Amino acid sequence: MSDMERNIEENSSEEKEVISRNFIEQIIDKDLAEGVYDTVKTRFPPEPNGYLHIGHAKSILLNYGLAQQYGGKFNMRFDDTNPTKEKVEFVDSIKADIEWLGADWEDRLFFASDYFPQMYEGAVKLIKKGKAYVSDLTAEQIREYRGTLTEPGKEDPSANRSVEENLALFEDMKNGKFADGEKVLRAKIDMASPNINMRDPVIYRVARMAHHRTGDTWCIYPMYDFAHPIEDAIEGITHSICTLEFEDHRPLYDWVVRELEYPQPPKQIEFAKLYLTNVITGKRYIKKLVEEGIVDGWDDPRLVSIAALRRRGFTPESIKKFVELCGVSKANSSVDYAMLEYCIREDLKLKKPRMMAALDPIKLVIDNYPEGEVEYLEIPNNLENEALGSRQVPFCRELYIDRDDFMEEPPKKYFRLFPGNEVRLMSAYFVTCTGFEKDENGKITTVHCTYDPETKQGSGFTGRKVKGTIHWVPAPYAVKAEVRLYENIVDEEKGVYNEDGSLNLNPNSLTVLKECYLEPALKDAKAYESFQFVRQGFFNVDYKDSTPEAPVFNRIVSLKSSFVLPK
RNA sequence: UGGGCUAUCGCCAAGCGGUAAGGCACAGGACUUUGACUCCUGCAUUCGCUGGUUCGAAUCCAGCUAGCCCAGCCA
Repeated sequence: MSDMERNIEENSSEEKEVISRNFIEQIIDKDLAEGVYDTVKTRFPPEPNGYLHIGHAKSILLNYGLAQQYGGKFNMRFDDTNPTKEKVEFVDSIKADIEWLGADWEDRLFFASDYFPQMYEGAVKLIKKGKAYVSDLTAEQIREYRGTLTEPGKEDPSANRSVEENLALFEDMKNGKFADGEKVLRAKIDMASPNINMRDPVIYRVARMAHHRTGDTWCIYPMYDFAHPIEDAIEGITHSICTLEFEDHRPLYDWVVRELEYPQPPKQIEFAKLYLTNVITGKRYIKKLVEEGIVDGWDDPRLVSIAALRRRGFTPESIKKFVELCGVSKANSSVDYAMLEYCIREDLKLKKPRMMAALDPIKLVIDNYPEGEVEYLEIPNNLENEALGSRQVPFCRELYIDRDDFMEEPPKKYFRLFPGNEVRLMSAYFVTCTGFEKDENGKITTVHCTYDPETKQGSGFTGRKVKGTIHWVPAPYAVKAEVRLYENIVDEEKGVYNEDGSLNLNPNSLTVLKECYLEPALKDAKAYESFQFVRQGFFNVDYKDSTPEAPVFNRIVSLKSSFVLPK
């Protein structure tokens, strides 16, 4: 091998990314290679019975991503087969959330309820094949006849009705001749199956209730196990991706598409749900928190509904990145919340202006700076991204700094402001602490200092260095704002649940700072607009509570910090 | 105690018989007008356990163990 060849080989192997495909991609690759399917069609099929959360985002982005990646199609479909639980309110919020996430279903928005006629025909076909029968058993009897996990079930007394009788009875069901629960249609499979789902599952029930889309057209509704494979088959879905708890249903899914003789049956694939540490996703718990006023609705920034994440300031990009980082597998797992924080910092880092804000302000007076004088300093919005431009920030005698940045008696390695110490006021001047004032309670109110005019930013001053750089806000121009800091609503280390099963809430999940001072450029920030507050984190304008007169900012995530105040 | 599934670093996760990728977290160090960012460095002699097959096993076989799911006319 010549040197050149060796170089080429080294370069190419260097550049060759190690692409590891998840198990679903491997299945799809194989299906495509073997000609099982010649295209990829996926779907996201939520029931409109609640709000979407971060876990759903994984499924949405997985399905959408796969369709994109393989040049296929992604369908949006509401699995609205049970009118007792569904509301239009939820179809609207779900659509909005998915759009926000960026999963584009183009013109393919479907409703399972649109397929009710085909499903009815499917049921008739099953009856005609002798594969379904109308049962007289009550719900309780059906449960008894089903057997248990360890004992087989017993044959339904109605199992051997004639096709004609079943047909007539099923039509009667459809025509409203029976009360809710009086009759059901059952698939005739195997009452002794070790898989309970195969013990003559109910596939149609009577429910006299107006459906949010079909109204009173139907009084019988198909069950999930019967409806879902039909929905997938009608839409030409190739890979029907769902979560692990449906693994046991796959034989039934396959049974339905086989008995109904769909030419290119879809394939169900199950993956593990996404769980996140230190969050609450259970509907019952969130409902309770909302009712008790502990959280401010389903989009409280401490929650992880898509709406809450959006309100808090997470971006679709950060969630996409997060989901990709988590990966896809069949192992139940719980992803560290720190991973989500990493993703949002990563996304915002270069995109957002870096501003100054004193969240717990104390006054800093520069005694040798002329009273009444103001100079405007041009400060770049993001040193790592010039495209973000710069802004003018007034500098004057009285400023606000953060309480954390001054200590009367500093411990070792504290290199912020303390009597006698010199620090840099970010983008401005070096300043030396000369004294401080306390109120009657011993609380620091004002810090005094002198500045060195020679050290102005951009002056090229190299005479000496300082170890600390602190941020500041010009007092007369400061924008007063409320800032809300969040911590996880529960702490897994301390246990998510109490002994009585209630949530062990983190009492510090919300901190409201009423008197924060922001630099003037933040005055006109609009709802959802986000910024880095230098040294503190990323913040956005709360769309619900913020007003131009009384702005409210949410902390999206803090910056990492290796600084710990020694005790 | 029936059936289904899963087990690789603190947390995710590659690996598919040829001798343990990567990310997050963490710990050191360099740089620094954010104690941030960035950049280096470190971080599984071992893959739930025990045997077996093989020149060679996280990968194959057998037997255990642990966890999750299933007995809605919910999805």
